Amino acid sequence: MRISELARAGGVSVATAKFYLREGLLPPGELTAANQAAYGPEHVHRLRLIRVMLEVGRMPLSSVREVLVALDDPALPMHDLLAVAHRNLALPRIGEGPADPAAVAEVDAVLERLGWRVADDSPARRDLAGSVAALHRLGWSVDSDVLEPYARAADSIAEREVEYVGEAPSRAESVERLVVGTVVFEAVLAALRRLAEERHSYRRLADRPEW
Amino acid sequence: MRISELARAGGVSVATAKFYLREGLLPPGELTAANQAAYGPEHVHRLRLIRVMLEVGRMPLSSVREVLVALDDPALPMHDLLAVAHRNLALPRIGEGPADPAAVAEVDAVLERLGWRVADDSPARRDLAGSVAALHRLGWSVDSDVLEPYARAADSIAEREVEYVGEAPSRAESVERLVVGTVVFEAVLAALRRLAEERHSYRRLADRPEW
DNA sequence: TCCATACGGGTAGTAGCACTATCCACTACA
DNA sequence: TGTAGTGGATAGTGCTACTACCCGTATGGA
Repeated sequence: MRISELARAGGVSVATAKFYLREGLLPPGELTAANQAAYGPEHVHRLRLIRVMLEVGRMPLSSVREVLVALDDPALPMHDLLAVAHRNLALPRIGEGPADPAAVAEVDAVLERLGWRVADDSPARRDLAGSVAALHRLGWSVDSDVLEPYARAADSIAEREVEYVGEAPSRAESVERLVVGTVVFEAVLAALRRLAEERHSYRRLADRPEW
Repeated sequence: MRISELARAGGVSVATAKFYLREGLLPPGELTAANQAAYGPEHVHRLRLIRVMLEVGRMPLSSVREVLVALDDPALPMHDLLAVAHRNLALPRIGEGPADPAAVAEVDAVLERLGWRVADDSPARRDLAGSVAALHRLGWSVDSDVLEPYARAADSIAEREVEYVGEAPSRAESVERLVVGTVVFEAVLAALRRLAEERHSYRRLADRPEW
């Protein structure tokens, strides 16, 4: 397979495939002549993985790179690798103001009440506090009663997912399951939530046509 | 309140506040002199709303503008307004390839099985099909059994949310509840899901230390 | 009254990101 | 034998969300 076929299979232009090769996101093909290289199915898969992280996950290229570099480093212990992956999958925060202590305390309280053990410096914890802080600034009160339904929904999903990652037969497959699972099922969940909102809006409209 | 105070309250630079004024995202303040204007608490609230859509929701400025323009148009019927809001809150898709018919059929089947009535051209539906298509390309099989737990979780959350939006006392408040609810609780849910993944990873690690 | 600072309004410039275009000598294939 | 495609390199592009600077004017403390 040459570069044009690789590009077509991955849904990108040849120029873009070259760009990824240059950046080291795609490993070089096997040279068959001074200016001819052969690419295999593993290149196609890698390319699609990159596109999923970029398009579905909306991850910056720099995060994609970090995940792939960790994945390609055979010396990295499994659990460090998963940590790198999970950290880079976090939404890149834009505004990094000083944390709102009330929001942080609120999040701590909820996690305490749920009995969830998570690291103090987890990016997701910071993100959650950031969202709660934004709600506070808009005058919304957010307490455990509001957050718990979300937490319960998230928990039932996450349990299934961690199970699935844990069952992977190989290191590479574990990481892929983690990355793909986190990134695309986040998008899946978001889309389903919007569809569900739409459906309940219709139901409501049917009940109260004047609204 | 003058512009520097407004900017501080909204967590942006004076230059940025001016930029939003120029763009019409913030209504002009009341002129008290040729080059002096007064801003009120409603300006602060509007500014924070803009920042939430941009930072938490990662919406493009153009979508933020569309939502705010619709909100400011008193002639727009309520349910059109909500439609504008919901449409613009959808994640802007990057790669817009030709839809994968198998993925579309899969999504149709799941929605059918769930009995959800949603518009055929709903952006969320398209997004979901796009995610499923990406999974297919990576060799993942996605069927109803996989999607249903996510759908169930999404449904229980959405019901609550639609109820809350419907109870809003005013038009402006309805839209704000919809926008903020959709945008920031999406982030909340994503963060909680990641925290839950972390917690279940820990639990698993405790059970199987060799992993 | 003086004057540093801030103001509003406008135009022009910038940083970062993810590509994209063009060039080159060379190769594969019809 | 010609024409389209190839690997490799360098330079440029388009977009977004700001940011910098300038101007003439107003404010508020010494």
